[in-house]
Parts: sequence; structure tokens; C-alpha cells
Amino acid sequence: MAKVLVVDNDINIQNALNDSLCQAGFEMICLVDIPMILNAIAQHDIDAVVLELSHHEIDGFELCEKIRNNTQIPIIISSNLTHIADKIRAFELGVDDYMTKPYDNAELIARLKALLRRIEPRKRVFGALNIDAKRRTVRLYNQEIELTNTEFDILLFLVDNRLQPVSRERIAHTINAIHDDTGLRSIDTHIRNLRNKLGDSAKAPKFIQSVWGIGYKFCL
Amino acid sequence: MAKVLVVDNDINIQNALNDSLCQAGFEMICLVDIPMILNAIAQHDIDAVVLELSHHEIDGFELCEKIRNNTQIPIIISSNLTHIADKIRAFELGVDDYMTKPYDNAELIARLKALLRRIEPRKRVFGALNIDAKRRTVRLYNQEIELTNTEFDILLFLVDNRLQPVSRERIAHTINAIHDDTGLRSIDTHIRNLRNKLGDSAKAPKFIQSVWGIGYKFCL
DNA sequence: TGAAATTGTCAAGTTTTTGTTAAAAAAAGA
DNA sequence: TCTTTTTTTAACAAAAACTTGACAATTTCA
Repeated sequence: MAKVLVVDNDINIQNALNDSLCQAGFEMICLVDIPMILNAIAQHDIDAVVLELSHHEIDGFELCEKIRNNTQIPIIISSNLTHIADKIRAFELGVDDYMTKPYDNAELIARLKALLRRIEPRKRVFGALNIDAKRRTVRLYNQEIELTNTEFDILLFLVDNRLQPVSRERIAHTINAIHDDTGLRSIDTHIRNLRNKLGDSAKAPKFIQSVWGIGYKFCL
Repeated sequence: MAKVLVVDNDINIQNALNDSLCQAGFEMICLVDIPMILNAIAQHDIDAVVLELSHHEIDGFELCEKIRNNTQIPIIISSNLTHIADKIRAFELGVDDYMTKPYDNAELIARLKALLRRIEPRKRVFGALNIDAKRRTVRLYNQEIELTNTEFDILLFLVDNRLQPVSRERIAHTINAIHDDTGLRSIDTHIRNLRNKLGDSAKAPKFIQSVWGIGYKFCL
């Protein structure tokens, strides 16, 4: 089931949320340390974030920004701040929903579900292709396929931008924090190896399509 | 810009919403007839729906259901019903957001934007022509048309400067970071190919019109 | 009307980009 | 360290897209 990260240092709220979330079939973890939060998200270990804005130690807006720099993970704000300006600021930072306290946990869960059914986070299933981002495994026709790290990262990146052509530069960025703009052609080789392992071909692509002059796209 | 369908028979709200939406760069239409609503949505003519639940003539919940039977178009509820049960029922019917009156229109717009950026790409629609900038696809009469990169870039540039003539120099700039002012005539060829693919002609242009002595313009 | 300038069209020719392969380089394991 | 795996590079072939130039057609303006 989906795992929700709750960032709130109020123990009572944590407990109440935990009950509600568990009952609704979610898994919940609590973190209040920024590096740990960012790390957990980067590991694809989290499906959604419920974030208390007016935190004691953390600037919630700043944290939003940091999270959005790396991922498009769903974020729901839970806050005492009722001013429109705060809401709008949050939405502009890329937040998906904003609830002002006090609220009914049942509504939070309904909103969470509404958001998750839009995103379909961990379920990356495209026909016979099944990708588990957290475990970093790929199954094709229910049979596991062994990918190298780079191949997996490229596939995930393509899938998360499905139907959109992505340049070799952008692919290089995601698989290699530092890159020197040289060696973009090695991506062609990775794509070729990926295609081979997926039973795909350049001429009649089922999954990865070449986009002339741009790069590649996942076409499912 | 995105087109929002507002389903609310309160004239005051219609007007206020229209002001806010227009200012935010949205286009708005109002419909209160169910067949017309469903038809407009089926035509891919709408990007999002703002739906008043406690309508006099319409059962909002039922309409939600009908809409969801056909499409995954974003739906935001705007309602007097403040009970949790109503909210949850709406979310379970597939609604994306739920605002209880009275609310600040600025918040509605922030939420609308948050939703639309999840749903993805900006679409440019001109009659039968449908351009998706992010996916770099073009549909004419709901049928996809294959354009080369340059053709697509030119079309997008013309569309984004619609009704105003743009010179070959400016077109060349947008499709070619470095250019040497020679070979502007190749743009004529691109235009020709574009017109062919769009079923357009120089003599009786439907989309791309020649502006003698200047260049071309998108005339829709 | 007629000349000059501009645009339309088409068929090459040229350039750019991608596919493929093999081998070298780098990284990871043992 | 040595072996194995993974990644990058280089080279060539193939494919796709772009540009060019010639000529026809059109528009403008004197």
C-alpha cells in the first residue's frame, strides 16, 4: 500500500493521523529531520507527504521548495495558517493541496486518495511492463528483467515523463549528477541495451521511441 | 490558455469567477444543461470543470458520476454543503478538489493551477487543430499529424504570435539558436511542408497565411 | 499594363542525427 | 590484486531532416 510521510512534531496529531491512515490502508512514517526527509523521498520510499507548515524547527515553505527541486511527489499541507496569501504561496511552490486546521482526518484521507489516483505513484504499470521504483525491479510479462543502475534510472526517468520527448542532456543529468556534456552518445548505447532487454527495437518501438533531433520518449 | 467550464446558475458567481479566471489567463464558459456539458467535455473542448453541487435543477453528484464515466477531466467542486459526508461522497465519485462557499476566488485559481500542472501539458486548441507543446504532438480533426522538429517549432512560434505577422528572420531565430541570415528561403519550404501536412494551402490559407513583404502569420 | 520584388513549388544535394558494433576505459566485486 | 561487469568512446552505415537553387506564379507599385 501507499506510504505517507507525515512531517509534524505534534505527537497527538501523529497518533490520530496514524490511526486514520492505517485504517484507510496506508502506511505512515514520521520524520522531522530535513536531510532524512529528503533522503527518504529521493529513495522513492515515499508516495505522498503531509506537511505541517508552521513547524517549530522547520520552515515548511523552504522544505516544500527543496522537495520540489527533486521530485514531483504529492504534497498536502496541513497548517494553522489560514491566510489566503499563505495558501497561495504554498500552491505556487508546487503544493497539491492545503488543509487548514482543525480538519477531519477523513477529509484528509479522501483528498489523499484523490491525489494519489491522479498520480498513481508506485504503480508504474504499462501493459506487460511493470516497474517498482522502490525495489528497483522491472518485470516484463511477469518475468523479472535485470537492468544495470544506469539503465534503470533512464527507464524510470523516461517513464516519469511518459509521452514527452526528453533530451539526452536531461537524461544525462538524471543519471549523473555532474556531467560534462561530453559523451551524450553513450546514452544511445544505454537505450539500445535497454531496448534489447525489453525486447524492444528502434524501428518498431513498443516502449522507447526515438524522437529525431531531441532524444527519446516512453511511448505508452 | 486552459478553458474552464463553470457549472453554476448563480449569475453573480458566474461574473465574479469570470473576472478572476480571465485575469489569471483562463478562458471560461458557463453551461447548465447536462447534455451540453457532457458534449463539451467529450469534444475535448474543456480542460477543467468547476461544479456547483447544490444546483437547483441538477444533481451535482449524479453529474460527477456521468462525467467520470467518460473522462478523467479535473473536477473542482464548489458547494454550500459543508458536511464531511458530502465531501467524502464527492471525492469518492472521483472529484479532485472540494471548496466550500464562501471562498476566495484566488484560492480557487491556485487550486485549479495546482491541479492542471498535475494533469500536464498546456494545450493550444484552434478549432480542429490541437497542439500539445510538451509532448510536441499535433492533432488535426483528432488525428495525429507527424511534424519534424523544425516544422513543429515554427508552428508553435506562429501560434504563439497568432494574428501577427512574423518575419523569416524571427522564425529563423526561434528554430535555430545560431543563424547566419542566409537561407531564409528554406523557411518557405518548411512552411510549405507544414501547410501540406495541415491540409492547408498558400492560396486559401486556413492556418498559415503569407504576409507579403513580411513573412507569415497564424490566422486563427 | 509591365517590371521588379516576393513567394510557391519541386527535386536534388548536403548536413545532421541516430543505429549498430566493437573495443577501450572505468568501476565494482571477489 | 585480478576478474567481471558496467560505462564510455569511436567509427561507420543508415536514416531523417534541412538547405539550396532554379523556375513558375503571384503581388506590388509606378
